[in-house]
Amino acid sequence: MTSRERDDSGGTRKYETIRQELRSRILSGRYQPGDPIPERVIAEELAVSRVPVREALRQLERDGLVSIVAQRGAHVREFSAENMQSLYQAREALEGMAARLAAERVGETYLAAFMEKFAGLADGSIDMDPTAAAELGNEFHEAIARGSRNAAVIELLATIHDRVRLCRRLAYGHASPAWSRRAAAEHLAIATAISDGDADLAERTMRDHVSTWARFLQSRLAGDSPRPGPTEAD
Amino acid sequence: MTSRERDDSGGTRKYETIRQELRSRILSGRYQPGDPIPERVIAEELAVSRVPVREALRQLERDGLVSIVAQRGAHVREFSAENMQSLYQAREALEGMAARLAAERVGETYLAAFMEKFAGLADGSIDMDPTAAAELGNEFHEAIARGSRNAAVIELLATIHDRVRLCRRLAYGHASPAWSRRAAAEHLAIATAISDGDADLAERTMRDHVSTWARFLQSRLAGDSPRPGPTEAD
DNA sequence: GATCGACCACTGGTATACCATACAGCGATG
DNA sequence: CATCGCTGTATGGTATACCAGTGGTCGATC
Repeated sequence: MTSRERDDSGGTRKYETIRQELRSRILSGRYQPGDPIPERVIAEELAVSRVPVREALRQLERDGLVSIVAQRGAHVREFSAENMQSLYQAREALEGMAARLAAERVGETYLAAFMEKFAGLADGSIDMDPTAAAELGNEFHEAIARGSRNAAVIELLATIHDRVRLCRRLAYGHASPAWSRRAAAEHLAIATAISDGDADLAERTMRDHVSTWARFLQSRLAGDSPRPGPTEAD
Repeated sequence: MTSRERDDSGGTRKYETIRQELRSRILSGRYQPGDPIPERVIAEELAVSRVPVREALRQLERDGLVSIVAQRGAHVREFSAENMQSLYQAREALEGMAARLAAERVGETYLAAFMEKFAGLADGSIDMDPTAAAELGNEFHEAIARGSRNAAVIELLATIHDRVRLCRRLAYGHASPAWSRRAAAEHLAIATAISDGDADLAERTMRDHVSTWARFLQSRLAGDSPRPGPTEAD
């Protein structure tokens, strides 16, 4: 778990619920990149004071979803093509390490459920709408991060994954079935390497996967053709 | 424009100066891991209100130097041996990527000053006290991060480097001349690979460097002999 | 004497009010 | 008519006061 999600079952900690709410609005697209997020407006809307709103905005800034500038206000973060490339390179390094560590540490069964589904998606024996497939991919990557058993990697990847979701929605909307299929195939290869305990292969496959899709993202931003390339689900 | 603040970072923004102050106290060892950092005490001590202190503590929590728990207070973060290993693995991935990108992107001259000094330190023709040598190493790693021209990598490594400094001080104090020498040799090898534009070699050398020293750190924590191993300056 | 419970002092969390700065709009001025 | 500057209004930044848990301590009780 990251440092921001402590248990605390009670009603305190409003800023945490506010953070969840704002995060949801940003990732869902209700707030578009560049949109201002004034503390007072949110505070009034959620019937709280500015303080927890401010707290939440700082957290979101830390997660890279919000940009706060001096006396000019908080805005939904904007991502340039260069920003996205940078983000994906950092992600490639961290997810590659996560895959390596997962291959070294976890048992061969913990990805079994994923492998079964990915195999079915790849060969077409399972049908799944793109949104669900994308969500499955997200969960897969998060499972690998957790499987690394490395708190630092988990925490850093958590802050990256939200940004990735946002970038993905910016570059294109949802994925076509063809992309989902390719994504599933690549995910299956990664899961197989991890389950086999082949750390080198796991890292290499994961890095290829991430960088391939980064190139795809760039091509989409440049307006290239949308033929089946990498996956949308990573 | 001499002392005129160009953007917003000058006159206002007390929490920024407070953050610097607290960070300095933590990294210098004045505040030991586990020590409480009550908002009110700091506020009174620095003659400000709790609000900017709170803001600063949040930033430090984000940087991994402070741990804030529910209603129990903020404390200087403690690092277990496992935490340190995790941190260094994440660092290995990110610094490896930074070295790769730097090799691909920057000209061959930007590390020339470092290479000259490291060469002298490695062969003994230059003498430097361990503290200065360690600082040089820090600057070297930061220079590589900047040389990656990758905002995400730079940002993530910035939050890691502070933690690394803290861990280093926890595992041992300063470095012996012998360690500094080995550090310089490894740094020289990294700089050479980057300057040669050999991205693969740069990444590999950097990862070896980081992981070697991570193992050394672990051995020190376990109480092993302090014979010249990796560097202290990374 | 050991144990359990109530109390109290401590912490961070929240609410409200006020301050300083940045920018837009508009009017005076050349 | 263009330009400069003032002012109004927006923002985040800060200060103060109060609320709500938490943990330790001390006393009553068995």
